[in-house]
Amino acid sequence: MPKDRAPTRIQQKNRAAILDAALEVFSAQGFRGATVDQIATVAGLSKPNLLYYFPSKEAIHNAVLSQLLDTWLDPLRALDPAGDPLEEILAYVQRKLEMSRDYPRESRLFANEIVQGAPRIHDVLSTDLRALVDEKVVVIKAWSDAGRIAPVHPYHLIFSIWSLTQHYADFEVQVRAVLGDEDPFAATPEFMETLYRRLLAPN
Amino acid sequence: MPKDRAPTRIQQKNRAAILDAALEVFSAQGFRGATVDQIATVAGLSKPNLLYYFPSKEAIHNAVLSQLLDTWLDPLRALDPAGDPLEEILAYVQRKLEMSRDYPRESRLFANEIVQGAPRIHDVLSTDLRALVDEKVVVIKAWSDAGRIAPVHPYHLIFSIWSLTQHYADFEVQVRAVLGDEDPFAATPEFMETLYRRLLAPN
DNA sequence: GTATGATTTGACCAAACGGTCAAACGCACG
DNA sequence: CGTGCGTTTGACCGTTTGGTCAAATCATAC
Repeated sequence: MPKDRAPTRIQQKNRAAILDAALEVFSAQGFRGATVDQIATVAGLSKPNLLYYFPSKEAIHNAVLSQLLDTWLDPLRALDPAGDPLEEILAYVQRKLEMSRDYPRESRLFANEIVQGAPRIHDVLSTDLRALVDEKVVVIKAWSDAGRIAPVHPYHLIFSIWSLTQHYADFEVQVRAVLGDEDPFAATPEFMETLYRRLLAPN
Repeated sequence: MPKDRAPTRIQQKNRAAILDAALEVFSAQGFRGATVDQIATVAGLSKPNLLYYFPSKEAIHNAVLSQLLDTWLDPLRALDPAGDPLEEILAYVQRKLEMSRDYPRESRLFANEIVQGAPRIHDVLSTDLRALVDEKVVVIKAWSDAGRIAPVHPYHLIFSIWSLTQHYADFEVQVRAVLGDEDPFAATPEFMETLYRRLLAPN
């Protein structure tokens, strides 16, 4: 490993290639299912060369995961307490749906990790994630109490958004197997909007 | 391996113990993450002894999976075209929710398999599962066309039921991390009923 | 151009893994 | 109570895997 000076161009390029390859392989095979050789091959490097940039398989996994965690929660962070309640929630749903469509590997990486008990990110879930959700739950509850959206359990509302949107990335093969040729994302945005409009419309 | 006579009591007991142990380990670690030794230990057997009952790790996995596939689709099969539309769908949702609560290992086993591309059950998905869904979609569309439930995309309705209910099993650690001490299944049935009543109520 | 540090690699290692096998053990039945 | 078949296991094998290392190669600054 080089000194901790400013990274060279080669370092930048190779580290980026490794992280992308790791995302590809880990999301498709899970942590234990992935091999360092696979990641190295996808990244266009030899195995010892890859291990020159990251000290271990677990270090690569950690790097991919922590790089992702931030951006993954951005759509929820953007929920604006000052905005129109229904439109804010609908916009959040659409943002999450776009992420499932445009970044399915990232979604599946998390899915793999969480289905298997989140051994490596459990801490982040019960601290950062929980704090963020708690914060937004207060906002939603205020909207609900004020009658600006229909009364609804705010935690389960958020869970429903996560599960509905990520389903199209995490269970993509199943969705495709059932839909056949039809594009899984063709009718989905409209379905989501209908669902949440009917669920949340005041009165 | 013994002859293909009627299985002895020892065979029955050990095969059942192996299948249960395999469900435990595969659902928590995935196929590649699980080891034959782990399964043997959980089943209370030695590794060679386990391999006396099943020829390979993959054979165990297949056995667990195919034993499960049938019962897993029972809730959808039970959707009765002659019943009251809204009540039928609500009952289906509750059945699926009960399965997530009572058989989370089974749910996570499928989740693991499908997230990783369903390499071992892809055929069943695009034949048996697809046929069953197609059949029920016709029923739902008829209800919808007759105005007995609100108009809704029937495929996405079914996907939504799958994802919402299985979320509480597959992503249990995340749900628990966010909810803290609160029982994940306490408010869930009511949330589901509210959601689908508002989505599907006619007019 | 050459010295210096960054980068790359072939060869290698120890542990873990799926699976085999012959021998030992145990249980039921005559 | 002994014989035969079902059952169990310790020892073992070949392969895969994560990781190491010394030597070779490359890039760059002087």
